[in-house]
Amino acid sequence: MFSKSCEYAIKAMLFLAQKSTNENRIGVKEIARGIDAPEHFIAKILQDLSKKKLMNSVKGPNGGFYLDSLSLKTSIADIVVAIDGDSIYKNCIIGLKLCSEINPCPVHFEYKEIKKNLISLLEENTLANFNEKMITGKFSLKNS
Amino acid sequence: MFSKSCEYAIKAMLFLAQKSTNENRIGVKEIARGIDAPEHFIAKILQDLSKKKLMNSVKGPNGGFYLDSLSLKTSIADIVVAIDGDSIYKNCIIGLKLCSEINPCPVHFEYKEIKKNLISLLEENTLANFNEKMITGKFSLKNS
DNA sequence: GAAAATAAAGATATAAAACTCTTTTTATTT
DNA sequence: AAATAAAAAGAGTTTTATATCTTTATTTTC
Repeated sequence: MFSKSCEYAIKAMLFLAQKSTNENRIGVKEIARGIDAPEHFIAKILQDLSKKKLMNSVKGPNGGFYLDSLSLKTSIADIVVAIDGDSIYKNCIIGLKLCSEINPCPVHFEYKEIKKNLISLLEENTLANFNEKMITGKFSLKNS
Repeated sequence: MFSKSCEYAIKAMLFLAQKSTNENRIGVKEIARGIDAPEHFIAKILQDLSKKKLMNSVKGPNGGFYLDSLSLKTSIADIVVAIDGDSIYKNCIIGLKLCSEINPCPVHFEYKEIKKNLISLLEENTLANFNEKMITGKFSLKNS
């Protein structure tokens, strides 16, 4: 569904949503360990997310990455669009370039409904929502 | 959503569903032109689909690829699984390795419903269905 | 102001996916 | 049986995604 980079980005954002504050920044190493991602690779993604203002960073001792309270309103959709672009909003399910409302493929309208639900899942689930939901169930960002 | 190979495979199957019969086989060149796919690349995919019995082929003069009437019952899901595997059935939407019914991620059950609909779309739409639906609307397998 | 810690940036490496070219095999037609 | 047409197979190239390594810039602490 999403690229590896995008999955790492989502995990990193969720990780920070749980652990970071303005006073408690988290370094690349700890994030990488926390979500089972390759350190130098996730570093690039963090840079990118940071440049795009989805998270904040400070250099130097006691520096690292963190989310401010505003960033908790970031949705999964925001992260996906930042990393993978908006193809999930736009593309035909079977990849037909000319598929559209006017020239719909045979499953266009059936898929439209599913896509609508998928997009609301992504848009309505913010990091804050995740934090709430996380209190009940325990789930892990790691691979094992 | 799907790999490029998989999209080409779906298009090729749809193309054959419309045009081929046991008596009228279609060569790689014509398929490639018909769906705007690179000739040698689609040739490999056709070989693969043929080996996996999703389509038939005959060599030599007047040979080519075709679908028998049984193959018209092939669903989009069948093609997707043949080329991309069953990750769409199995994977967590945000890529969590440990996400499961027992340790669900916060959107697990919400996504489960969507995935169910997506899978029935793929499973219930066979090539025969497409042929039916195609009579009404016109849509194109080409890119322009 | 020096040292240390950390992100940012740049450059390189590896792997996977997408695509191309060449040769071989098989079937058909004449 | 020869010629030919077509798929099958094998090998190669290019591009994109993923991952790693090295250097530089910034900030903090002492």
